Amino acid sequence: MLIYWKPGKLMPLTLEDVARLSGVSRSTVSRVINHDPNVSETTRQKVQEVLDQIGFQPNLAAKGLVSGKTNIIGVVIPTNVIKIFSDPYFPLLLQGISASCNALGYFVMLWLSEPEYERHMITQILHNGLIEGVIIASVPIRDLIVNSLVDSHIPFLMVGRHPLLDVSYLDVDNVQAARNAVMHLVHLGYRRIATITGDLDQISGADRFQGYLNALREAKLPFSQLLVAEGEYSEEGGYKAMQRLIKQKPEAVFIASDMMVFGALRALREADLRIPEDIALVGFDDLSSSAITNPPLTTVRQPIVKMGNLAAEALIEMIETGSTEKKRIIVDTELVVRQSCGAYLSGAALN
Amino acid sequence: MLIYWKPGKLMPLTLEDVARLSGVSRSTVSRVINHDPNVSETTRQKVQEVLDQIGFQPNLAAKGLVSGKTNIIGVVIPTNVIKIFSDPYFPLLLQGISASCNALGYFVMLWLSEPEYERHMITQILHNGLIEGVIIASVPIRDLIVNSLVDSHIPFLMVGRHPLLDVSYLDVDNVQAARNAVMHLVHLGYRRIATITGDLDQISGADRFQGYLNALREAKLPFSQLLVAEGEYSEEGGYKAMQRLIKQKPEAVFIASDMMVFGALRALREADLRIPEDIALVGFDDLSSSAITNPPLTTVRQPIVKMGNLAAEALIEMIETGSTEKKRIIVDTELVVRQSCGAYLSGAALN
DNA sequence: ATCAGTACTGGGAGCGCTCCCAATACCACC
DNA sequence: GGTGGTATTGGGAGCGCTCCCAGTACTGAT
Repeated sequence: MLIYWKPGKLMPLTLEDVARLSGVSRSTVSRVINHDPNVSETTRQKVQEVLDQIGFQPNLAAKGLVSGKTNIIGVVIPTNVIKIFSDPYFPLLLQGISASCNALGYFVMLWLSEPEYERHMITQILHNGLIEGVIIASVPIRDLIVNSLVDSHIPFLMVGRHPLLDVSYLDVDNVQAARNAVMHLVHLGYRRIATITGDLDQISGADRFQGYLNALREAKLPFSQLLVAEGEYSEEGGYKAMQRLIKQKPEAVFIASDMMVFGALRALREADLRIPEDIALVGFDDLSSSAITNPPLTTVRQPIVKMGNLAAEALIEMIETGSTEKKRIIVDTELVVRQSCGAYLSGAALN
Repeated sequence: MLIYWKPGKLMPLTLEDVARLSGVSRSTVSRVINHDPNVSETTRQKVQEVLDQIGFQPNLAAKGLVSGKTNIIGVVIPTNVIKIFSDPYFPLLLQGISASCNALGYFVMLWLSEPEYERHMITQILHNGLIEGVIIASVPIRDLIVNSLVDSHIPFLMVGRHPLLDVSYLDVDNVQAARNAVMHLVHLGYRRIATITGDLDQISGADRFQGYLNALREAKLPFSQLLVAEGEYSEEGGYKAMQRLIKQKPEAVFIASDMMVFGALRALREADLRIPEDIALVGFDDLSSSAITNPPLTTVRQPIVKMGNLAAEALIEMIETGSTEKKRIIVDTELVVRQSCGAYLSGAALN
């Protein structure tokens, strides 16, 4: 891997060195590394042996400079969601992206962007010549970063659809999933159903709220603004939203993220209300802790790690095929029924 | 930033283009960009104007190739901790690292390494010519990745000390912090003090356990293996460990991470034990949720985001000064006393 | 033996930048 | 006007790689 060129000075090997060691030319070594079929089997083996023995790793900067292939993708999580970065959603998504990138030989460059650096950052990402594509998650609906991305002509994929622009994205059907969750409450007999929404500037927040509205309409239940509280996707937001909702005495609440449910549970515990007897809850995400709260949460499961995998794979495919066709990937969700919705209350306690 | 070179074909600008636009040479533009003082003020302004106007961004691959400066650091979180990546510790650390890198003009390349790719990954990190330095967090004590890092002569910094090798690191004084936490319990009058340890293959886990032992010795309390349960730093581990400990009827438990405390709380709730009346608890980390559990947690506060900041800043300083001197950065912790330790029980209820 | 065709190999050019050295401009002073 | 010094500028070389084109070696058919 490394040779001592001058005493004390460590020099990385180059293609030329490998060529010398294996008695062929720089070009042939390059061909072997890049699996060019135009190499005789004997030569290939000879070179491969040297390659393996010294653990040769080509210089990515040089490769990137000449060919544009750097195998680096950017992952951007913008400004305003940083504060809720402790929601396990982001680490899980990252984990999925990272795993697929490892498997496909790509590198991940991470930007947790902050307001003051955002403009500068975008420029750096798009034009430093290293990034081949970008995954961007949880963008606020009106964030201009998406427009920059579109203008740049760099392949990119949003995790979460964009309501206005024609871009590639991966998403769950939040409207339908939320509608199903609320209809589940309806079928259990609840009539006065409230909701704690996520950040309505996020398309996922808006979509889940729309799903709630759709279900009410479908069930011919009246809508009341008093039964809606914004929770901003944070534990604290969920806590405060539930405190407000308690006064309205809802029978059930659809909460747009499990993180907010944790906050809501805290508010309910403080108010000495029982779940699901006094108030039934349905969440969204199915985080690993959601199965072990008291009571266990009925919630919409999103396969977050899997979504990370798919996002990375889709982006890499876009990069490698050079396709400019816009991808729309919709991942299935599943309503996981546990105790918090009251489905397992003894007898037909409701209605 | 971009010009249309041929209809339909988007070409990034180069130094030469900027030179032409501002009527100077490539070299002079380079000097302006890199703040070389050997440029007349008039020329500097003229060039800077063009630079700003087109938002020029130099090609990092070219720069990296010739100068070795890429302003990219690697952040590695190895294999076995991935499964507990949902512990907010990692996102917070990442956030701190990312923020400082943004501020100092560095990029973060992220590796959440998995066993099957680990060897390959190390090679890539160390020898692709892009990474100028590495921050590595939560390495198991015996992980060979550290040895590879040492051999590579690339600047790197561990978050968490290494017990054997002479490397740069940033850490809290886990031994002392744990000792103080346990002594706090001792001073409150508890005698039968148990512990739930973290992963003992992590130096932090081992150190916190050592701190527990030190406190027992100092307080002349007997040590019993029955009062020790390994919790592996996960919620689930904390839950199971506490189930085991309950049978030993400890008066108080020192738990080596708040995440494990959450699991322990669940076990205690199921066993209908009151905190702190039946069992007092002290945790470690002070995650944001730790203040809002029921009861609020007494815990050792680590400034995790700050640690990320410091780690990035220290590594970047190592890179830029070329210093090979080993850094040892110890960050202060603080015992945050809330309800779970029983410090606020009415009267001198204990002892 | 000659030739075309195929399989493989070698080396020049050049990606966009920094580094270095040489060239030029400018200035003060004799 | 000439001289030497300093401030500023320009351009060649070359980082390590890929791409392309021009060899070279070998094959089988004429």
